[in-house]
Amino acid sequence: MAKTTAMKASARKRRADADRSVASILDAALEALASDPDTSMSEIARRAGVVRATIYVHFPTRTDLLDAVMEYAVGLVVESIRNAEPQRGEPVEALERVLRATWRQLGQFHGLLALNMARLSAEELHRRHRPMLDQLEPLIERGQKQGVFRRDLPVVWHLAVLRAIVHAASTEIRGGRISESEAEAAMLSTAISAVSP
Amino acid sequence: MAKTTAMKASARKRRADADRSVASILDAALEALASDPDTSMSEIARRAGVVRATIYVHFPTRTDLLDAVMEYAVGLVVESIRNAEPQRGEPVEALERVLRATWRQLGQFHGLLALNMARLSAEELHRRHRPMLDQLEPLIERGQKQGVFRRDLPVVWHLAVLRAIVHAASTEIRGGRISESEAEAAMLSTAISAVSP
DNA sequence: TGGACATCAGACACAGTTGTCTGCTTTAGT
DNA sequence: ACTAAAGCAGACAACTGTGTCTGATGTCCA
Repeated sequence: MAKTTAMKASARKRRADADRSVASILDAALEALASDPDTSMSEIARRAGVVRATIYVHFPTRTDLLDAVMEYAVGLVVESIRNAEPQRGEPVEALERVLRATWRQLGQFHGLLALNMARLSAEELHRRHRPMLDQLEPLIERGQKQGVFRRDLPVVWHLAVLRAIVHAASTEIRGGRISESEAEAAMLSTAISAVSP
Repeated sequence: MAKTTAMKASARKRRADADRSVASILDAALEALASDPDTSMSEIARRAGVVRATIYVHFPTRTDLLDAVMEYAVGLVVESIRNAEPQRGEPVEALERVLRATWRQLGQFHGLLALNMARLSAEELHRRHRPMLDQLEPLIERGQKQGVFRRDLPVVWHLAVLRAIVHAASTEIRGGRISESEAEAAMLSTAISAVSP
């Protein structure tokens, strides 16, 4: 799965150098767009060490590339969440563990978020963030069942708040208003009291 | 004060029809950019009922217009906060009152926020949001002195969290995941528990 | 009412970006 | 080793948006 571009049932498998190109392009695009959402195809090609036309071989239009980059970024975050094992242990501790493991990464994608906020509708944006939320939903529900997370607010709201608080932390850091360790402590502490009854 | 474009000490005052044009342009630009951050000068001119060249008479470049629109939007919010009298009464009640009075308005500027996140550095963005924060800071400090708001976290963090939670509420509404009244209740309740000790 | 200010209508140059295409060279798979 | 796939180099057309300028017309203000 996850062939990104095509998925023809037939044919021989894609050649290895093509895979490498696609990987370079996605990496370069992610890095570039994360800091400047308006990065051009030329600049992305330059960073990826390929010629511009090569990008178009794998991604027919700029939009296709942006979509693929977003899917890629979401995938990275999903993996981080998985590695933090949200299903293990006390809900409060598990939530702390997951947040601690992912908030910096989320912050790095700042430009990408701005880009997608600008080009996608709220529904569409949420739909594509779904894989990340799917990782967290069971944790929130588990916490609610055990009574350690508020039951008077919907799961979807809890998720939105957590996302917002994490985002706030990285914004404050980027603005140089608080240190990284201060931010982490504040973020965790606020997140917990936001979901606790 | 607030001449937006020029501030020459000399000269006669700007003509009345020019004032009207500037006002139309700012209104049109605000409305347009709030929903689509990439709106062109032509489209803004069309909406404002002026010709494109007229915009350039008052705003030399697109960037100048964007800056002016942002200042305008911030001014509107500042006024809303003022009208909600953050200095009056119990800090918790005052905070509720202010949030209730401003969160919808903040949500309307969604596209504008995306735009400014994309074009400005975190520092610059914060600097321009300053006037809004200045309205709220005394309230937070007052709450902390009275012990009804957490004292173990910096004021700047509380402000960031409140902003983030308000933003989350309007995002959830725009995505159609919760109703407006649900959102208001959830937002208030979460905001209070986030700042409370 | 006179003259400065402002808008309109339209054209213009210019820069940047996207997407396509060609011919040629390199690389990978069987 | 042969062949197909992939990449390179560079050029190209098309489009869009910005910013400028002109001359004519309309509007304010003193």
